Amino acid sequence: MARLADPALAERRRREIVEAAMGCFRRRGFHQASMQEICAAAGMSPGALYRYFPSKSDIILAIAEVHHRDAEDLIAGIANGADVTENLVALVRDVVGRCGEDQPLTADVLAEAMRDPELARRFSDHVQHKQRRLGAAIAAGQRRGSVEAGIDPDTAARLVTVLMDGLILRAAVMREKDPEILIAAFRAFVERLLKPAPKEVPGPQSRVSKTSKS
Amino acid sequence: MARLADPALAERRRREIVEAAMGCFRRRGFHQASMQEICAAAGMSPGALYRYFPSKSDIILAIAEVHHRDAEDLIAGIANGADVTENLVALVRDVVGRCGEDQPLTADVLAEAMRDPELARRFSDHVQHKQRRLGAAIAAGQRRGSVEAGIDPDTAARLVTVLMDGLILRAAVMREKDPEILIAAFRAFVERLLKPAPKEVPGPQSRVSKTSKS
DNA sequence: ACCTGAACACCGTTCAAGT
DNA sequence: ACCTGAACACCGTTCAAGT
Repeated sequence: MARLADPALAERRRREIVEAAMGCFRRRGFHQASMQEICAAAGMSPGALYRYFPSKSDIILAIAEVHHRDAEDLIAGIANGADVTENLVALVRDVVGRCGEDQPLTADVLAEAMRDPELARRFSDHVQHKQRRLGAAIAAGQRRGSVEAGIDPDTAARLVTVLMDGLILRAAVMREKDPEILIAAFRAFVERLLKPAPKEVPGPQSRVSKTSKS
Repeated sequence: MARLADPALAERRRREIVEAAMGCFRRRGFHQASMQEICAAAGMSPGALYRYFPSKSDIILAIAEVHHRDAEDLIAGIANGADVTENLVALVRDVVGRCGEDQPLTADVLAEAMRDPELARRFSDHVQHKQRRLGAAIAAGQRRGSVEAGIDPDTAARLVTVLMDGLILRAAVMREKDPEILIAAFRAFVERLLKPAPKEVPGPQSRVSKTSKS
């Protein structure tokens, strides 16, 4: 890659390319969209594009970064609000709602991450960051008494984020299905997990041993 | 595609090709692996291969079918066993355990399904089938009294399968992380969801117990 | 009928040549 | 410095020619 003299121009070109590529990838998929298409959409020649991105993979890497920044903004909103459960449900509804829009892109990013170690690392960092954010929000809720005190915030955050990702995946795969059923189930789960229980005596109950086999 | 005279030979060839392709795709990814590589691995020329599969996409379609059949066999095992929770945990541990093996393939299939309507339909059917199977197992558990009677089996099945998929996804993305933490959280969730509660006193539910293998 | 392998249109990427 | 666009090696797919 040649030397770039003007950082402002370089930044602008990179944004133009990412913008154009996101459109192409959304419509046609990462591997189906050709560099020629992206060049046409960005209004420049292959030679020009390759000055700013050394390969097609690097474009998807930049797209993943945009996605992750957006997602982290959303999660940050949760930490601020008072009712963690309602915020989570609203977030899930929002993401599930614009389903056909970014999920194909996310799936492409995920599939790429399976082979590209750099992308995998960033993905992993992003997930951990999300989890920590949510864990902090849950701990804050516990201090305020709006979240059940007896649970481990990190474990709860892990469960909730895993469930959220699974849910979004599911909604993406089954496009036309009614998403409200999924969202209701998610809400029920989060409420069950986080809702404070009346706190009499915390005697550790032994698990039910199953004795009956039919 | 030319006429195929001997169905037995055709079946054998298709199996050989799928076998070879699975190896290539696992190692290199769906779009990274070339048809030449697959041909070499299957020991035949491009022309021969294209007699049995009209395109590369059709090979991944066949692979998805194999995956789905395997997964349904595993789920069927759960319906037979007595302790639904333990069976689910064992299943998750098994899938998460051979993580780097098939997950990249699954991710490729998923990404393809985002563009390929036929693949999407099969994926969706498979998920629904899995869910119904698990719902039936949970309902059976309720009849035996080993599962909390107050929950809706279908909703519970939906939640558990969504969580399982999310978990497998997570384990695939964060390859080297300790999977037992995830599995323990999954177990805690399933126990909390399915465990029968004592009927008379609605006391606080016990927290997560660390280890108990029956 | 079954297979080979050169050929075709197109892909991601490069680089000599323009301004 | 920045860009163009032909060229390169290779891709998925086809098809005339062999057996």
